Amino acid sequence: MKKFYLTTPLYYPNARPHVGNSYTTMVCDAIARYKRMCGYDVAYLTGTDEHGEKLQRAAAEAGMSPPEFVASKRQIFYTLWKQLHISYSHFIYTDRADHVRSVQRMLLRARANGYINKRRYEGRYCVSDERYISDGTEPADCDICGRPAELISEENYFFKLSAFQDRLLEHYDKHPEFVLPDFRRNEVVSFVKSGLRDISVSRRRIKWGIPWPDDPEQVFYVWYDALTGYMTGIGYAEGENGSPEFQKYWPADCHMVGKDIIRFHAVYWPAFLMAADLPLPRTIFAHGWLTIGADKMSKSKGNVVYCEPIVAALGADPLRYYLMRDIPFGQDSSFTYDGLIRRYNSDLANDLGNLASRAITMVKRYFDGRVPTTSDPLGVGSRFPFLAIANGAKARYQRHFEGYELSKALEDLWHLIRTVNQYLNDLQPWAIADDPSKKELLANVLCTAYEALRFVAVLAQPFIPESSQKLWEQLGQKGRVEDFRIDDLDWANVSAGIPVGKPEAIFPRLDKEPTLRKLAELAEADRARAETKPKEAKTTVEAPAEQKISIEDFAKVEMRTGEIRSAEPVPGAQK
RNA sequence: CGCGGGGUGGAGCAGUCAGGUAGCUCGUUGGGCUCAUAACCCAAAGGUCGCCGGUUCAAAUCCGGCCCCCGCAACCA
Repeated sequence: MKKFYLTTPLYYPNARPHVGNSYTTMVCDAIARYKRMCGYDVAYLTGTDEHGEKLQRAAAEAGMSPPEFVASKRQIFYTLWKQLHISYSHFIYTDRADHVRSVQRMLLRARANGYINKRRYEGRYCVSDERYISDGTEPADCDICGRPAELISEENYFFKLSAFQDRLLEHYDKHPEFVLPDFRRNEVVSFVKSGLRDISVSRRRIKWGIPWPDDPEQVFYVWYDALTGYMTGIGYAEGENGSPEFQKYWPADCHMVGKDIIRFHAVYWPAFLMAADLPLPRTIFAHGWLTIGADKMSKSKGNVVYCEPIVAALGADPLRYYLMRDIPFGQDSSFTYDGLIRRYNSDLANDLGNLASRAITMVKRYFDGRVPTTSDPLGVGSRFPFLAIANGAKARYQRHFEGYELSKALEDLWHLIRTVNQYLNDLQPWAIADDPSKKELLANVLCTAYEALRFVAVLAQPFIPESSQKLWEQLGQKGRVEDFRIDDLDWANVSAGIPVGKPEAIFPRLDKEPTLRKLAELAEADRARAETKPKEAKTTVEAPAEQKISIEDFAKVEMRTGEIRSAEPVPGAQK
């Protein structure tokens, strides 16, 4: 069986995951579900990156040991992924004994190959912002707080990244799919062409990390540690060369990442792997950011959007659908509650939900609730040749999915849905039903609509798994739609005689204003809950300007919901 | 001249590689239908395709120049 190994980044659990992080995970989930539907043996890994100074400090402030602290933070991810119906198969957290073996093994191989050496590192470091400012000894000011950076001088282990420049360029050239989208590959190539410097892969001043094999004074640089998690998670630490599972799944077919961490994945990671004589992943896909208006979502701007309130108000599927349909995959795109509701109503409620409702209702009414037998299973005999229409939609959907063009795959699917709505309006089965002599035509029309919905339920499953299952059941189909293979999806009257379920609204239409208000209230409650927890003491001097901005932006986000307070009717409809 | 992406009806996008009626979704207006979640279907209005110039019978699409926005430029989701 063909395998497919897909990963999300390992998230840093210091901050709570927001829609941006979750977006990556949801996208991967759709891909993983799609690949399973195509018959692949899929490993889907996500996890948390639990080392580093920030976590060490946060743990101290919380009065916990680092392991206790990260374990508690980890729970938030388990809970959220469950809420979002994320079907990951593996979860790696880097504070795990086998991960230590894994990282050390990787390093020892690179060292045996001569790519690791020890030397003195000197550079400027800003203690309050915890960042390296420059690699030289020349005095430099921190570009964030503006204060002079301290001179740091310590012995570190360095990785000879410079030795891989040519091999990397050759790899990008030979494997154009290694970095996607293509414009990201250009960025990566030009970066590598500009020259690579060796990088320090150990830290002496940090304690919370993976110990260097034979130097207890040092811990691993967090990225070396975190990236290796992609292998630990499937068993690299076991045996001589990893577990049988590792043998099966490695190398990864796709590392899905945000555009900000592309360099670590497309430059450092392949170099680390080459140094250890390990095969390289097939594709690094860097998607864009979810923005709030034109702004980047960030804690300091106070415009961070979390998933939980949205899931509480609408369910996970509408959020999944909105993000994957509205964002041209790969690019930055603005997140708005307005857009979420618009997509929900027009695509999910009106197009899909209503179609299911009208079609199933007619089967119930005109054929005693059982899918009729048809004399025209291929849908010919009208200006709607459905055999071709449905297979065409399926083919385009697959082509787009394979190219990671998720929004386009959904467009293909919705094109099919709209065509069925047109078809029903055109053939008017409710009118045909009045003429007993046209029973056969009526059966043909409703079978066609039914069959199209069966296609839709299967093809929509990777995106909206919970709702697809509901539709599947309303259609009277047995089992779990996610177990249905796309290769078995052939246009035919295979459902004749089966009883359909009760046509209940899968996506009840939303009233915009009350829904916005409800989302705002839930978000507010969510924030309040988060803020009652002990706040992290900031060591930096809070720039007053930054404070102002954050308040204004808060207002911007909340404003739209504030001015609707006058609306009275509350939609009983909330799923 | 550091590298790269982009400027298309009210909004968000496709079309540019292989020039030839400017397409899609939402929104707006009018009509149809009544099976359906005040949903569905049809039609219309609305664009100097950033600006200037060139090539061509013909340019959003090719060439040159200019303006504006954005990403990357070594450790930041």
